[in-house]
Amino acid sequence: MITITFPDNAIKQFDDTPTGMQIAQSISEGFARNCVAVKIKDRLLDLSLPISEDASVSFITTNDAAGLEILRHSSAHVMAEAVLKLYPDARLTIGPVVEDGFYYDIDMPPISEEALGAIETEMKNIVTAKNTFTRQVVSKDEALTIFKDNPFKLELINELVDQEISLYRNGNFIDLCRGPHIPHTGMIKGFKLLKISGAYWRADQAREQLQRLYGISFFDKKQLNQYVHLIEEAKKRDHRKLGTRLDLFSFHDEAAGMPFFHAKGMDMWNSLLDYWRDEHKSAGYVETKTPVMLNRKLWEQSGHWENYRENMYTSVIDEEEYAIKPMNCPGGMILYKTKAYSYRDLPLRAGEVGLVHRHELSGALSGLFRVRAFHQDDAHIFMTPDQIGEEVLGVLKLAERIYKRFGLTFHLELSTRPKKSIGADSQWEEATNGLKAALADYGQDYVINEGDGAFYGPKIDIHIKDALGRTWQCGTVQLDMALPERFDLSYKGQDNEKHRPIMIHRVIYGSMERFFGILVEHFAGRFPLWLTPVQVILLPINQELSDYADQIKKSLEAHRIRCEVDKRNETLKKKIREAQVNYIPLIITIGDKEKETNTLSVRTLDGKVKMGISMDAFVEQVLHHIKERTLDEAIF
RNA sequence: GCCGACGUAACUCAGUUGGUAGAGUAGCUGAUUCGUAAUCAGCAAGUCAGCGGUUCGACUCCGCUCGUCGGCUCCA
Repeated sequence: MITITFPDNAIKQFDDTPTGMQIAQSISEGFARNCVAVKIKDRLLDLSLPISEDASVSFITTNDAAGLEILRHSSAHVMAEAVLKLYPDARLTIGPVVEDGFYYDIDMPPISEEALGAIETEMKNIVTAKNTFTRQVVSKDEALTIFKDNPFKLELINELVDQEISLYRNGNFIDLCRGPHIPHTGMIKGFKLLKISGAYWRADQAREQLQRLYGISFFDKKQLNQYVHLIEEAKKRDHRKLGTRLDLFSFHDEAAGMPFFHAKGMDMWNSLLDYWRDEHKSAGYVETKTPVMLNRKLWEQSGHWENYRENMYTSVIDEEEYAIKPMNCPGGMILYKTKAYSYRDLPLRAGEVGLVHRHELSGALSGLFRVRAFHQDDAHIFMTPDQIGEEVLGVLKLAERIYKRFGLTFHLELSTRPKKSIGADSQWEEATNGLKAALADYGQDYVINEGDGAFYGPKIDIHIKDALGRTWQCGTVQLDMALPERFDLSYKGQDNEKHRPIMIHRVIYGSMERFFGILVEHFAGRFPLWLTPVQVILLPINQELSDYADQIKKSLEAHRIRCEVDKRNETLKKKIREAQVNYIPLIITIGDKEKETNTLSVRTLDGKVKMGISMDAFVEQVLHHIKERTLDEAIF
C-alpha cells in the first residue's frame, strides 16, 4: 500500500506501486493529459516510473516553466534522432535547454540552413508517431559499451562518478540522458529549427568543432506562432535597418565597429544627453572629462595593463607608450587626486560621458549593440563607508526615473564575491551589506548571482525590458575597493585622520551607443516628440507656398523646435505618406486657407488631422510636450 | 580570433550552365500646381568589396584580404 500526499495535503492510497501517470489519472484524465513530470523531494521524475514508497508529490504540467524545459529537452532528443536518420555518421554530444529553446551539438560535417527543413520533416514524423520515452538505468560498463563509437559520450560517461547512469529510448533512438522527459513525442505540438552554427566541444577552441543546431518548441502551436511573430517583429525593428532608413547612423569599413552618427542621429543623441544632464544635475552630480589617451604607467597602476591589455588600443608617442582608454576610471582617479578632500566633501558624485575604445573580437561586433568605440554615461562616486547604502539607493532611484522616461521597466540582480577576487573579507562584507541595505530600502525584489561580482567588488546590475519584452543589461552599480587602494585615495575624517574612500562606479544608459540602438528597437523608430530628430514637417500644398512655409519654419526654429519643409514638387498625398513612414510626429499642411487665417492644420501619426490651430497654441503645446519629455503620440 | 553564410547603383534586391550588368525606391530635369498615405515622362547613376589566379574571355570558378550577418557562456 502506497500513500501519496498531494500539495493541498489531500491523501490517496494505491494498492500497487503506481506510476506518476496513474496518480495523475486518479485526479482526472484531463489533468493527466497536461502533466509532464512528477516532483518528489525536489526531484523531477518521469511519469512512467513506478513510485515504490510513500511520498508527497506535485505535478509539473504544460503550464509550468519546468514543464516547458522538459519539453524542449525532449525536443532536442527528437531533433538528434532526426539528424541521425539523415546523417547516420553524425555523433551526438550534448543537447541542453537554453533560455530561448534548445540546441544539440553534433559532430558532423557542416550543413547549410536549408538542410534544417529536411530535419524538421523527419522530426514531424517522429512527433506524429507519438513515441513514448522510456528510461533505463545501466551500469557504467554497459554505458561504455553502448556508446563505444562515440568518444564524446564516453568522455561524459567517464566523468560520471556517483550518479546513476540512465538512458532514454524513444522509438529506435537511444541517448545518454539524465531526464526526465515528456511522456511521448506527440506532446511537441509546435516546434521550429532556428539556426545552425559552429561551436567547440566543451567551448574549447582547441577541441573539436561541432555543429550546433538550435530549435524551439512549445506545447501549443499557437505559442510557436506567437514566437515566430515576435522574431519577425524584432526583425522589422532592427536598429541597423531603421538606422539606415531614418538616416541616423552608419558603419564603414574604414572603422569597423565604430559608428558614424548622422545629423539626425546626433539630434537624438543630444536630446538623450541633455536629458541625462538635467537628471544628473538634479541628483547632485558634477560633470567632468578626462583624456582619451593616457600613458602606459597609469594603466599599469590601475591594473588594466595586466588584466585588460588585449582589449586596449595602444600607440607610441615620443618614445612613450600610450593606451586609448577602455574605461574612464583611471582618469577619474587622477582627477580625484588633484586636491585634498575632507569628509565634508563626500559624497562626491563625478559624472563623465567618456569615449572609450575596446578592441572587441571582430566576430563579436553587432550594429550599435557591440561596438569598439562608445560613450559610457559613467560616474564615480567617492564616499565614506557609511554612505554606501544611501548612495546606492540614490543611483537606483535615478536609474528608475530615467528608464521610466522611456517607458522601460527593469529588474535588479545582485552579484556577490567571486572566487578570484581581492580585498579583505570584512571589506566585502561591508560592501555587500551596503548593497543589500540599499536594495532593501529600494523595496523591489532582486535576483542574487552568487559569485558573479567583479574581482574588485560586488555589484548590482539593472536589466531593462523593452516593448517586445526583451531584456537588456544596461545599468550597473559597482563598488570598487581596489582602485582607491591602488591610487592611494584618501580624505580627512572628522577624527583628523586619513581615511580611504569607497568608490562606486556606475552607468545608467551603459553604452550610449547601445542604449540608442535599444531605443530605436523599443520605439520601432516612432520616437517620442522630445527625442525624435524631425519634430515637425511643413508641407506646402503647392510651390507658391514654399516661402510662407519657410517663414513658419523660422519662427518654429526660434523656439528650438526641429523642423523641416518638404518643398519638392510632389503631390500632398505623397509628401504626407513619406512623412508618415518616416514617423515624423507632427505633419503640418500649408495651403492658402492656412495662410489667410494664419492657422495650422496638424496631422499626427495616428492619422488624425486637426485644423485651425493658431501658431501660438501650436508652439505652446509642442514646447510643453518637449519640455516635459512625454511619451504621448496624441499631441493634438 | 574560430565556424558558417553573405558582399551587385545612395537604399532594397534580380542577374539563367563563364560571353564585361538590370528593376523598384531615392536623386536630377521637365510637365502637372494638386487639400490629407505613392501624378506622369525623361535623365543620370555601378572598377559587381579589394587584390591575385585559372581562362580567348570572370559579377559568375579558385585563393587571399577586408567588411557584414548568425553563432561560439548555458554540460548527459
